[in-house]
Amino acid sequence: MEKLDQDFFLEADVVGIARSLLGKILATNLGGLGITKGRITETEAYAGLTDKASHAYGGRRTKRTETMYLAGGVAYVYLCYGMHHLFNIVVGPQNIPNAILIRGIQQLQGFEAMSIRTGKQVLANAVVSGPGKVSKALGITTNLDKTSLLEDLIWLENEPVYPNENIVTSKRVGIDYAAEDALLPYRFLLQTDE
DNA sequence: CATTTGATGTTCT
DNA sequence: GAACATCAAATGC
Repeated sequence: MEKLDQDFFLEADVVGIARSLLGKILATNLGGLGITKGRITETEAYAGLTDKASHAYGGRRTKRTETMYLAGGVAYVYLCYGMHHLFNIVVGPQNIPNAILIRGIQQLQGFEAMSIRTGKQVLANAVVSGPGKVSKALGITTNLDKTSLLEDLIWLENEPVYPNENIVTSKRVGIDYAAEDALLPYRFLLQTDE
């Protein structure tokens, strides 16, 4: 296997990276439950400075969003609605608060660990759709905020980029408050064969 | 079957 | 005090 290196995350083109992340492997080794892996099937780009849907819109800087200003290649994990840990990948150069939310994966490895974490039976190759469920299955919590993706707790493995015909672009969901920015085609999903 | 609602913490007004 | 990048369970047709 070949880990993605930091150069991949330093591009300024968030939307482009969100597109190329589809099909890559997200792996974690947490909580003593062994390695869990999933193929990324759904992403959303958040272009910090210009995007009303982003926590860091207009350069807003808080203790929470601080992570987004780091150079690309670290995890940004935050708590949503008080109970869901959402996993994002910080991209772009330092001080540019760009990030990509992982919304869905296809589970490839570590089904037992995922079953324990979610409290439910996990079927081989099942697709997990929903950012809250992704981090739950992989055991991601806010402890991992600011963790480098180049080490052995959590990392990404390179895979060939998918052909365009297998990729669907769409507007993002759950962010109606962002007005016109909610309509931007910043959401990418992999067409899995049904 | 579609729609509403409860859990719950961090941040911003 | 309100709002929020959510999910699952309960309620209403």
